[in-house]
Amino acid sequence: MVITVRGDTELVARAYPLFASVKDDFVCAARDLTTWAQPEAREAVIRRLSGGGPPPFRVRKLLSPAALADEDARRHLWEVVAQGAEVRISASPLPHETIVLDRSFAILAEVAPPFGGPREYTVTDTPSVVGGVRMLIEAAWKAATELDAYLRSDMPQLDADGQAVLRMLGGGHTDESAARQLGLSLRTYRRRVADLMALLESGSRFQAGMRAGELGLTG
Amino acid sequence: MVITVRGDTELVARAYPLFASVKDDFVCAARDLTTWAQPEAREAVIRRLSGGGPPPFRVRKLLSPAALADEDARRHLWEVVAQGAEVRISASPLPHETIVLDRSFAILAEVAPPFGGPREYTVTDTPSVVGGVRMLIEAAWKAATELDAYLRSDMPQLDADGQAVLRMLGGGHTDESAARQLGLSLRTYRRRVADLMALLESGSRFQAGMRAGELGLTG
DNA sequence: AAAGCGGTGGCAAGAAGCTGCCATACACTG
DNA sequence: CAGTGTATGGCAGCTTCTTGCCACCGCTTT
Repeated sequence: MVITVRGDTELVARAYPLFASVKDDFVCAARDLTTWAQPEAREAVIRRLSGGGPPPFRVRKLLSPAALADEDARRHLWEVVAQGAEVRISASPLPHETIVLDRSFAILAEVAPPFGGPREYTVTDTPSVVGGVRMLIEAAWKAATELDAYLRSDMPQLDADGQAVLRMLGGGHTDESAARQLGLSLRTYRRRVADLMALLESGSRFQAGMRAGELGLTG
Repeated sequence: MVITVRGDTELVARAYPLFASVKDDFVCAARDLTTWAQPEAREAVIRRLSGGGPPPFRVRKLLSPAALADEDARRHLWEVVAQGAEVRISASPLPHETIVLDRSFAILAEVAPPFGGPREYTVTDTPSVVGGVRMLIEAAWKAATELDAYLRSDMPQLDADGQAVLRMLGGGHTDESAARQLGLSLRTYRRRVADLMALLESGSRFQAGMRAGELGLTG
């Protein structure tokens, strides 16, 4: 069974019974929480969680760092967590929304259009698809960071410049070659390196590299 | 379009033209390389890679550590890499085989039965499915480890000296202070550092630090 | 004993990296 | 427009690192 629907309204109409039927596992991967702004669908899950006590099934949300962009989003996430859901942040952008219900159904969405036009969803119970998607979400989940750990770790997030510098440093280039490749003057490149080292609270390049490696900052 | 086939033979019959049509990206996630033992399908890709020169498109394989179990498998992997494919190892088990061709098609398999009976494959070009699966593979890919880094990570255990040097470097000391604390001459200390860098195949201290950090060598 | 070998340490020249100072450029503000 | 703040790039001098060369020591082999 594979069905394709356009727009959230139609999806809700089709998928509502599925949401209501979740027995032990609800997992979703998405860029942020702006989708599902229509409360109907989420309610089906939320309501079953808010009965107090431990949630009757496991709810997991895998999100990209973009989900933490504004204050509202963070507050919302904390509510979700307070209701018993697990939230992790993945380093990947996760532009497509993906949902797996138990081991029974998968819902895959197209990339959300910038101004919230209707998008296409595919709902399926094909075992190989559900299994494959579930497996991939598990893999991404395993590698992602718990929300509180993510927020607690003062993980220096690097802008594009910082990442480029990091890439050069990690590539073993001399400052001169790196600066040339980045189109910067030697002086400026070294300033960037110094900034990076300050960010990593390091007193030597080796130490900075070690920190970067430990933090998984591959650039 | 969503089709379901049973058994590798039928899959090959159906999917061969797809494999032959790959333009710029072939990515697959699987537990190991025992699947596709039937050479027909792989050949379609392999042959197009072995023409010498840079591969005409990107080939990526995301595998679980089980793929490195025996010597044959490792040798095979090195061949694949030599032919221009990228191979990464994920910490997750990846029981379902999953393949994405360009941004056009996705192939998802059921879990391989223990003794190689026929299994069910789903082939689709539905954009939301292909996009979603691709996104998830990208996420898992990003979090996985490069094959050579993974194999190198059984790093030759550093002896006490090496660990001490690493501790000094990681502590941000200058060579002079480090050598003094270790009771070594400056010359010898620097020799040790050079040895360590050679071991880490690094061309700069930063790079060495990064490798050390990635490999979790805290000294 | 003599020769060979691996590890050590001193020395020095050169490369690489670090940083203060200054001049310039551009955006923003009053 | 003048003033302020921020980012850039050149320059210079300093520190740190890198490496080759040589001498020495202790050990084993011949």
